[in-house]
Amino acid sequence: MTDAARPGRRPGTSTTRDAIADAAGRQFAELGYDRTTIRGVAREAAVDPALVVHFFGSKQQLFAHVVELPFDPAVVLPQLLEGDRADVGRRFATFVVGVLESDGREAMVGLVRAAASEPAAAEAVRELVTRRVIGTIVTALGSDDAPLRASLVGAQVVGLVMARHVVAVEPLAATAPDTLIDAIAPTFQRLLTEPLTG
Amino acid sequence: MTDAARPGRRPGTSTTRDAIADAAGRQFAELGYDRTTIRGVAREAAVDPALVVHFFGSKQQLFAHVVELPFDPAVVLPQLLEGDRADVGRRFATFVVGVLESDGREAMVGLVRAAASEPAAAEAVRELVTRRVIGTIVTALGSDDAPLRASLVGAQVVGLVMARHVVAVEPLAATAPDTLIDAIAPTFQRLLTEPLTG
DNA sequence: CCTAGAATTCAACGTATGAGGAAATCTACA
DNA sequence: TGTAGATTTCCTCATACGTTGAATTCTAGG
Repeated sequence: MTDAARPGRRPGTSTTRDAIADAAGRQFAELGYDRTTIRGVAREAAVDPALVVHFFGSKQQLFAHVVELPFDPAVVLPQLLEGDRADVGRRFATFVVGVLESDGREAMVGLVRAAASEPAAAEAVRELVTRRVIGTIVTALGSDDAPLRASLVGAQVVGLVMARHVVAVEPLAATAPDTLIDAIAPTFQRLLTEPLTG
Repeated sequence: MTDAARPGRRPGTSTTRDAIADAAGRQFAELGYDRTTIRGVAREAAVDPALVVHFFGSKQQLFAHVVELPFDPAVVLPQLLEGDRADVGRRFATFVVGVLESDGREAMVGLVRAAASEPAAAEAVRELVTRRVIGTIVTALGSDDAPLRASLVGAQVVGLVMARHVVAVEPLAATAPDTLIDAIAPTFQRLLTEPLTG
């Protein structure tokens, strides 16, 4: 019984702040905004709840600090969009499905879940998507209707995340990645390169 | 001060049960599952919280009892799918956007919001979508890959709801219905009638 | 008219939450 | 070495929640 928690700073360099952020990231992703509690995050980080508040101020600020895309849009999107325009839809689809089949799924699901449950979280997500994702696509596309194209692409991705990983509607949830890529690539291709009206 | 609430049954025929269901519908739609409280529903229905429990048993049962699509899939979907196959994408898009521009928006947003926030709600929604929507489309389509087609259509619709009405990402949220219809009709057309791979 | 049961309220319980203040222990720099 | 500031805990407050049990008033059927 030497592990009784005692007040006061612990010996050594503190990595606690990061531990809290990590735990918060996992929990927001898994549980959404409402069901994630400061106390739960503190428990997972093996820390007193007051410390979470001490570092991040409030639950909302914690969320805002922890919301992140599992990739850097500024790096990834230009790479996807440059190159042969005839293949851009497939490249895009492959990337999206790839993220959802990897460690990135958690973060994506978390974003969507949180955006759906808490107004403040929705605003954080809107800001994130608008500035970093849509903005980047618009720059690369350059056309007049690029913002609409970009947001329709975003809607498609969000729909996938919801249907496949949040609601888990069958058979979509059980569809093989390659089949999925085949099925959605043309949509991205059209949204990114072909005329929108007609 | 004659309106003090007194215990005991009120005179006349009781419509309270419906009032509670209505209030619950509105609140689940507006707030999602977690942020909707039995107490809040009771307040809106001008009723004691215990009465909500008396009628519906628990919050989860209340939700399950109140979840509904703002249209009857068994009536609407066959109508949309029969007729000229060359136009089915546009008919579908027009219908979906129409629902989202009308009173049906509330219910759709509620379904999506709730599905994102509560596991039990997600299951209710999955059940609803699988059996009543996807099932109907599959019957009308008849092909082998109809289930996948139907769930991709569902994903597209959910993505629209999320992006346009829950997160409200611009410019999608501000796009005119007609422009939107033009933009998404080809996606539905392809998902419903054209080859999925290739 | 009587009574079984439905509708309705009140009060309460146990639990959880986000947050603040005060105290304790440590690090880091002068 | 001393001390300002950072890190950490404990205790507490005010709220809110879902749910239960008992009491009260009404309706409906015999």
